[in-house]
Amino acid sequence: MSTQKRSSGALGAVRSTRAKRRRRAAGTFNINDIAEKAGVAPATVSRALNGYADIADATRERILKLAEEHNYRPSARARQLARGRVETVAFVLPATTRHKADPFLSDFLDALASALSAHDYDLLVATVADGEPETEVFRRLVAARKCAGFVLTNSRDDDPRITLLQEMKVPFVVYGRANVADDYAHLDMDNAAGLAGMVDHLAALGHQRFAYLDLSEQATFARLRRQGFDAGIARNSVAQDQVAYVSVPHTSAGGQTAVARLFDGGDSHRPTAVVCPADVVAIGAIQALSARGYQVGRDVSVTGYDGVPLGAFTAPPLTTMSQPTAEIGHRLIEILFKVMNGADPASFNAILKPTLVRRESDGSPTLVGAARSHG
Amino acid sequence: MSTQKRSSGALGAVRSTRAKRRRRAAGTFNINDIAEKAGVAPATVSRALNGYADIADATRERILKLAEEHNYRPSARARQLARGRVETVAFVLPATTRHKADPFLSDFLDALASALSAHDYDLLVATVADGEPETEVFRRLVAARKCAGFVLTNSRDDDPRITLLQEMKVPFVVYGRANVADDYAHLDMDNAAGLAGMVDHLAALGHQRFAYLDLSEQATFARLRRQGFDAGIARNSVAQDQVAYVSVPHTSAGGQTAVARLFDGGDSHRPTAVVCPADVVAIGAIQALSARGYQVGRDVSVTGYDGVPLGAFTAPPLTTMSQPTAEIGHRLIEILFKVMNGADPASFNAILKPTLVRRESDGSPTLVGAARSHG
DNA sequence: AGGGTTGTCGAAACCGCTTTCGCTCAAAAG
DNA sequence: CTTTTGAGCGAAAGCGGTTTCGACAACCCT
Repeated sequence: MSTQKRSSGALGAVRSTRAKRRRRAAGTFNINDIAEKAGVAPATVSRALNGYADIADATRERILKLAEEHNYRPSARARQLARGRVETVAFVLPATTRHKADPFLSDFLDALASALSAHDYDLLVATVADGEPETEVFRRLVAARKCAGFVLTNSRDDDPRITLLQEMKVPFVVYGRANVADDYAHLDMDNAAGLAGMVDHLAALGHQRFAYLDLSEQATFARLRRQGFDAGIARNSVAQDQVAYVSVPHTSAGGQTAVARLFDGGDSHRPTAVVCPADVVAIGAIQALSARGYQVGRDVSVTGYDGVPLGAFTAPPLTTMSQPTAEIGHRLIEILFKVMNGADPASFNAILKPTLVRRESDGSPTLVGAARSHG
Repeated sequence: MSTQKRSSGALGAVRSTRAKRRRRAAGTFNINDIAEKAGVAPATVSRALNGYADIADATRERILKLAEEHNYRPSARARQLARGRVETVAFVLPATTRHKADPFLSDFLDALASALSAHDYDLLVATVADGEPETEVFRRLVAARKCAGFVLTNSRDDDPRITLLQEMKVPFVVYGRANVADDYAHLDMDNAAGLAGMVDHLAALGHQRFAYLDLSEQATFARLRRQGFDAGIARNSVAQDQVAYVSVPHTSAGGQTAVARLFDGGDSHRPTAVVCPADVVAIGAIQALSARGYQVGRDVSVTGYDGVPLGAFTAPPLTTMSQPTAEIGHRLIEILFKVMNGADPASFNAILKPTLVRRESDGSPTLVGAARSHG
């Protein structure tokens, strides 16, 4: 790390009047080339390309045509340096969901990138290196001025990323909420309302005995979904001793083991409705119930949350709450731009309602299910 | 688009000896600030930070300490501009798989980003705007010098992206292959071997009547998987009239409709093994078969390809071929760097073997299945 | 015709960094 | 005690743009 570079240094005086040009990117044109071809100064090219008014129409056309012909565009790096701006927004893949195969990521990133490109901004995707503290990535990106703002997802309680970014005074927008003071820009789905609505739906079908597969995860949405479930239980006057809680990891395996715990014991208090705060969990639950001979949707109802694409193709297809991924991405970027332009972050706190997608994994708790558990 | 910016211009002479400094980013330090604090020239700071040898150890330490204290890092934009390099690699979300919820994307991008950051490079993610030709995105990114290279996936036959990038002489690496001349750097899974291997496996279990759900898609992998299947059929001496082909879209719905076509007709030639070239398709097939009362894995075997996480939680869990997503991402980046450093792209053409993940959706074609179709 | 506008454009400074070249001075050599 | 040497550092010229300031010519008006 110490001996390298720099040629001997002793020579040099030899060919002192050497060709002064240093490296110049080979194939590509720069603003001077275009200026020369157009017979104007570089400044004029710049103004023409940037839509300034004080350029003769003829000149502008000539320059535009030339640029078009040579497929010339100003170097983003040089331009941003000169303007003192950074037209990039970063998204750091959340460390918490690593190797978790997020099925929404592709739509989400697509939405972010396309919303950004409408503003001529770019999307930078970064990760947290193994063993590195997550906040370090943000520090690095900010210090090297690689981005002008961030989009955060998977917010958790007391999220250190939020406090760090606030402290560094870097604009950001959060998908979701954390329990820290509500003074940052965010957009969230109404997780609580979603789950409460699901309980309403099931209660309306006649369910009285519920199980809730609580996510053993620090994420804020996990807490809110649980709260929503509880609220639904309360407002539908379901007796507290008729609801069982099982804590599970955010995986299909979690759904499977929860079912084992709930259904492999005595018959007495089996739930008729298994409410899952995530589709992946619900899919595991369905699988485990089917394996035990239950007909999901008739014997037992299972509901999910998220609206993953595969939920439509489980057996039976999963009833769930879906969220408009692409729209969320677009709205996040709109908010971020307002914040980057000086708007007060605290003024952005929209909450979107998820929508119930009813498929076939739920039904009235009659027939076999009821018979079985009452008997 | 024409009247804007530029103040009147007439004034100005008024305060001609004005403060010359223009905007300077507020909170952040630049190399001059550090140089000043260290009592050296900016050039020295630069050299110290970049590990040149001709800096006194004491000086270097002092500068490094100062940089650390102020969390200073050279501006990536300025540095790259000065060096005439672009330390960014771009990944354009494939337009063909839009809104397709690619479950591998998160792992894949994570791998790309982390492999890149080991080289101090960044990952830029872009999309194709609606109605815009896909190649235009590449043109834009290259012209604005936003990246030094590309990673491509979902290659298709006669892929226009490949010819364009070759023509523009921009480094890139492809995951997959296209049928154009083999003179570009790529890495692929051995799709053909994978499917042939799957047929071997099924034949060894005793299957004699197959159905293949051929992907109605231009992607090269679709063609190769089909070829592999055919090769497997041939080398296991399965009679050609014992295999049925159904063309399906790359979705679960495709698997469902294919099953309808295969199993809702007369009993005569129902397959005992339904070979799917993609897990999502297989999941649809399993669902449709279960709905018809077949017990998948016993009455009918269904196999997938890809190794999507949810395949482990279908009922029954799906037998499939899996590919090491993260490893692929890392290797692609290593290849890309070699190409960017001048290596001959044509010399990179590794083919990785997928591995069979046997779960429970396959079995010997005995019992009910055999009875049923023979009866 | 002369003075004030306007419309166009060029010169030059600057963004924040890298790198070449050459200077300086202390240590080594003669 | 000079001369050579080389280690250490600074000045300055870029990289490829943007933007301010002002110049200049053509036009307008009185």
